[in-house]
Amino acid sequence: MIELRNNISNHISISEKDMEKFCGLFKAVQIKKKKFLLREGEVCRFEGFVTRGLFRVYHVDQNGFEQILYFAKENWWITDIDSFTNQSSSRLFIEALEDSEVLIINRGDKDYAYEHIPKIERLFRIMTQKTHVALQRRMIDNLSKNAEQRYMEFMEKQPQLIQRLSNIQIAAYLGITNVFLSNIRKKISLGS
Amino acid sequence: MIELRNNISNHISISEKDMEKFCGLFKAVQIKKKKFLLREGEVCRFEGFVTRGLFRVYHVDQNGFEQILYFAKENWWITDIDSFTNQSSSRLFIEALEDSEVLIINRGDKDYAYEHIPKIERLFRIMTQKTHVALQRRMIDNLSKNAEQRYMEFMEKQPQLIQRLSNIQIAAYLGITNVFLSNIRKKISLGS
DNA sequence: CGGTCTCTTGACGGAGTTCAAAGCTAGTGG
DNA sequence: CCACTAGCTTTGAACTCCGTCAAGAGACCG
Repeated sequence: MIELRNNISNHISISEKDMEKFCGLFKAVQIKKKKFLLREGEVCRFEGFVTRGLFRVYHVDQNGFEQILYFAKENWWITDIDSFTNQSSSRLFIEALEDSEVLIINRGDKDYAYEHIPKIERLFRIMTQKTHVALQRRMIDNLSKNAEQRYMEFMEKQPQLIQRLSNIQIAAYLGITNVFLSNIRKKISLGS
Repeated sequence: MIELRNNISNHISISEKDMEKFCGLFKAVQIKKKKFLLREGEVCRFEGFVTRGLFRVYHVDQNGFEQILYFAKENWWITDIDSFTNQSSSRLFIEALEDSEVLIINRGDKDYAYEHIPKIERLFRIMTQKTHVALQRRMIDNLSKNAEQRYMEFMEKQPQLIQRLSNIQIAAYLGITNVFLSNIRKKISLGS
């Protein structure tokens, strides 16, 4: 629970009482590797904070290809914000890539927090802003850079994360095939 | 001002008093076609609500190519959320594509609203969520669909907006060259 | 061991780009 | 109201990036 408290403190200032009240709404859940927190078609009824392990959030298109929106490792938040806020059926899968633990808050308790702890409204406004900024930057990168540049930058920014991922996962995140990623890796290794 | 009030009412319930207080913080600004609301390198000191006209929000990459993040027409909000919230120097341009009018609120007044009108915190949490969901959907589309599919869907979803845009702007939004867009248009017209 | 999953490699194909040239449109000034 | 210009759109040919298909070599796990 201490990780959750630290994460919240990093975003807003909040009284110990409110912190206690909010964190009390979470429950720890253990998820084994290859198990799903959410599948396409389900309604996402939770918002989660990862304390151990690693997840991938992805979409499967009409041809069966997987696009990874993001990875969530320790101290990352995880949900399908679209399905969670609209209680609509999800277009995403959330799968554990390692044995993991997540602190979960359900929809009703989060609404309760919004109503009774004003600071929580601010917390999620700020977090959503930051998430949005990150996605906006990634959108620009995807439009303006080729696969090799995106791979190099991913390696620079997330070197420790890459070591926990298979090339198949990395390729799905970069928006290319694992075959082409293999070509890129060869080219880079020859070039150095 | 009535458009702004309607837009806010669509997102949250708010007392007439708070509505009055918040809307009073905005000022109307006229912007001529081809003029900029924001340039790369500047700090974005405003958040705006378009009441007339049309804008494009775009990034220029190291090769000089423009990627359009989104268009903002009447009743759309417009800002560089990254630069505005962090008061960091912007990587984006915001340019009027038509003679336009925008209701502007500056950073200080928005912070004032966050502190003194709790509902405003919720308003922007909800709006940021919706914006984020829209970008997430576009990200998936960009990864999973080819240019022709993206163009067809853009035409279906925004037929009235497309008529106000040059093919150069449409291509920059779709992430292709205007030359290739021209090929797509020819192919579609032959196919029908 | 045996089976499944991952990574690599090569040949080929297609989506999208680059460069250059020509026609087209629309605004602007005389 | 016409002429001029600047920007927009189209077209064609060569080229690049990345995907597809197929096969083989490791690596991991029961």
